[in-house]
Amino acid sequence: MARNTKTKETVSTAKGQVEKAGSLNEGGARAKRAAERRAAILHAALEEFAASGYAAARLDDVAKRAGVAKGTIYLYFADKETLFRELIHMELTPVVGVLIHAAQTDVPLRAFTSQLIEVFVREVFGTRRRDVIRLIITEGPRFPTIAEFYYRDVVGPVLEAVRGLMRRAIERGELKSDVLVRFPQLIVSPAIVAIFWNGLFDRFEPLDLRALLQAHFDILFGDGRLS
Amino acid sequence: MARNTKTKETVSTAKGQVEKAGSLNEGGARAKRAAERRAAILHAALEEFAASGYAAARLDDVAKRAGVAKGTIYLYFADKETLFRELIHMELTPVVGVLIHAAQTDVPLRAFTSQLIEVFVREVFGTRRRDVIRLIITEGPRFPTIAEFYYRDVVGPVLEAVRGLMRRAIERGELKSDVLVRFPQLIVSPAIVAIFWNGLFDRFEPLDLRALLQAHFDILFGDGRLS
Amino acid sequence: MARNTKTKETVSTAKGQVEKAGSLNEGGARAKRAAERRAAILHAALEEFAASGYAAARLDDVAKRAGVAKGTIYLYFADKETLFRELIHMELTPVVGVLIHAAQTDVPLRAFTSQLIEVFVREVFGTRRRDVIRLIITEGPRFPTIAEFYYRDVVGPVLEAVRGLMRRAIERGELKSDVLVRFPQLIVSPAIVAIFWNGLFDRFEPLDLRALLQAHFDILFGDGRLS
Amino acid sequence: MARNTKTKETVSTAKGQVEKAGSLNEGGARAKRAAERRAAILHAALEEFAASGYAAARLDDVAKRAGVAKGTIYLYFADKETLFRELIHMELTPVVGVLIHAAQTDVPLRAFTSQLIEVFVREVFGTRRRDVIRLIITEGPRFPTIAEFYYRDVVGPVLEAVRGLMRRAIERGELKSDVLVRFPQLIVSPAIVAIFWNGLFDRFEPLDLRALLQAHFDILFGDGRLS
DNA sequence: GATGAATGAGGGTTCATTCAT
DNA sequence: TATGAATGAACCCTCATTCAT
Repeated sequence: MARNTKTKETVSTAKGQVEKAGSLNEGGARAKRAAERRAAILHAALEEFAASGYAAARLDDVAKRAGVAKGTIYLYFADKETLFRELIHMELTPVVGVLIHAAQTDVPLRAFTSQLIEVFVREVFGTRRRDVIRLIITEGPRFPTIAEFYYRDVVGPVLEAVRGLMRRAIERGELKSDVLVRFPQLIVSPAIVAIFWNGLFDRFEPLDLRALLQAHFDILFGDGRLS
Repeated sequence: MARNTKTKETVSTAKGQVEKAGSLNEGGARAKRAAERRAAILHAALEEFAASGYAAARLDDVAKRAGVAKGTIYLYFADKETLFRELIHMELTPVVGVLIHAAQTDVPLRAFTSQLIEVFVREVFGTRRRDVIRLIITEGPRFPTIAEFYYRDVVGPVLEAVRGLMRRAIERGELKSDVLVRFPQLIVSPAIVAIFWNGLFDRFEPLDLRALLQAHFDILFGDGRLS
Repeated sequence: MARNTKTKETVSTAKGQVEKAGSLNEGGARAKRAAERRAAILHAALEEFAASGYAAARLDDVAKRAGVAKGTIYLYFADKETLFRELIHMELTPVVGVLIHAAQTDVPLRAFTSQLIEVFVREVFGTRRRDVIRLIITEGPRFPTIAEFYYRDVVGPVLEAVRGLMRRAIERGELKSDVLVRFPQLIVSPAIVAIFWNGLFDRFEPLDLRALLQAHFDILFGDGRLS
Repeated sequence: MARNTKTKETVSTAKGQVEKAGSLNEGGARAKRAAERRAAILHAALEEFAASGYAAARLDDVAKRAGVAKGTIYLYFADKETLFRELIHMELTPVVGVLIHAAQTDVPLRAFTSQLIEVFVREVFGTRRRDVIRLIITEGPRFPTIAEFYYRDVVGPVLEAVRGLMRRAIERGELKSDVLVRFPQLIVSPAIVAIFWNGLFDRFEPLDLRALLQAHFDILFGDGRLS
């Protein structure tokens, strides 16, 4: 935060997406180029923020990595904080729909989970989304609007969808307890922990993510009991 | 990080704890006062680091909060990074022994867990230790030696002790599967998630920590099955 | 010195002198402006260093005197020490060639000296070079590379050239003794002393530099004997 | 100078030399101890100032080297600048009388010089006095009162004595020219240069001080001519 | 007197942000 | 629109000086 204590809360409308009416062709080309630059900056910013944290990341490095001049960043984003917030937005918005849609399935849980693991490993863990999640969790407390947006638009809806999933599983007789309706966090916590384990302890004790999640879902939805 | 890239790794011997032989009374009083100051600075530092993160925390604020002048910090700690590292050390070292000792119990798991929950809620969640854990997880990737220390001296030994606990539970016939020996992370992940939930989403959806953990242990060690 | 103990020894390539290919006019204008700024900073730095000494000179004052912001200095020089070293380099490099070339003359010594006096008075004593020399001598012991550079690239070559001059004078029969070949320092020491006298005692007892040097060379090369 | 811009000009009366009337014996012991401490501090200060220059020298190091606490320095000297000024005083005052007395000799110059060389080498060059002279010359411009004291009480009288020496040599017929009466600086400049050469270039090209001075006096007072 | 912990002004350096080109 | 030089507010750290013990 340092000198950004004022917390500008409005998310600036993505400048590069507003197409000024120009000559048709050139306008299109410009808009395209602008969108590419925007994307390049966001991409670079994610890597820098993920590597150094929000406060220690330098816009100089973001610019360098994005292949633009430092000033150019300010053509697309009002300031460092806005860049950060838009970054989170951009990365998460498309995912939410998919997640919720996925949670509306009526497939038996045990068939569903193996697919879920695969999707998580491929679409989250192996991608920039893992960094986004880490950033939200680590920087969230200093960015109230991010936490709020994240809860309202992501965590809340997803948990609700998961609760629906659990409820339907109960109705189908697949689950006997409503504990996962009350604490859907229990379903995802190993995934969260795995995300952090990775950057901290993997070099000391690697974690087999797929096996971990499989074991976890076996415990939750498996037919054998632990005890 | 900024100018702290060089990573000075030695943990300075706690100045305030070394009592130079002086006149008995005065020497003791001085040493006591020094220890108090040291503690006040560490305390203040924890709060500032927890609130702002390492990079954004200002030693000026630490000093103000500790009720000392800025320069005084440097009488006790070589620099910002050393202050941070000693903070982590100091808070964790005494806990580890307790945890490992606790894990050597031979009490039935279900009797043990309720006690475990209580200890965690009171001795970790309700204390500065929660902030320390959060700091390690959020800043650890930028402080390799902290991550290393934390793994070698805390996480590793504790997980090992937990594995032992699980093995003995299996031998006693309390557990049928060795999955928790292979993935002891599964036992603690809800607690980790709860720590982060607290700072991020509690104002939107409060989490009943005790109930969450109880539900979690019920799933792991309870006699009823979820499915 | 304080925190500059590490002695970064590389002399950064003069930023303002590297012209990136740009549009011809603008590129030239930019480069010119940069070179001017660089020069202004070096100029201001020399005055501040000369007035206060390296350690006590404040970059704040250098910036103010140069008419730039404090941060601007760091666009042109890596740090205070580098600024200092480049200052020395810049001022001396062009002079050496001239000196050595001058020493290769075959003019009779007595005709040469009057010219030498004039050049020294005008080109050294009356200019910033006097301050540079003073700085090298006063700060040199704390900046080993400056002393080394100064010896290798300035003092050594110049003394060698002077020795050559003396040798040729001996061959021509102008000098009978080789004492000035063995101790060329004797030729320049009054000039050195005059440089320091100036800043210290001139207000109490002004020194007529020209007359001093003339008297000195009369003693060395004159046909009358003192005793 | 840094924060010592105010230039306190009064030389504090040496505190340790003022004997407070106490019990006779103890008072004497105390006074002696005090004088020793004062001397130790001055000694240490000279070494630190000589090594780092006035501005960069740290009183902490002076105290450490003197074997006293930092605060103790302030019992004997008002502040850093006073310490520095008293240092210069103390070292020079005793020398001046000797020099002037020596210059009142009526011995033939050539017999005198060999003795002079010996004294300079032993009593100045090989001692802390060399550092004092270097300090005066390098720091003098920033300490007007030091330069003034040095001129009034040392340089001026000594030069005057030297002039007298030269005049008498002329009267005795040993010297034909009055050039050394007009420019007595010419007599000492090689010694000054040798002092600086030592710290700067000795590792590249050692200078045989005795031989240098002998050659110098041979030129000035020898019976052979250079040309 | 002597100590050395404590102070806090100040300096070097960084970096988000601006603006002339 | 894009650039990157320039700005200057902060921040970490140092060190002369003070003061309670």
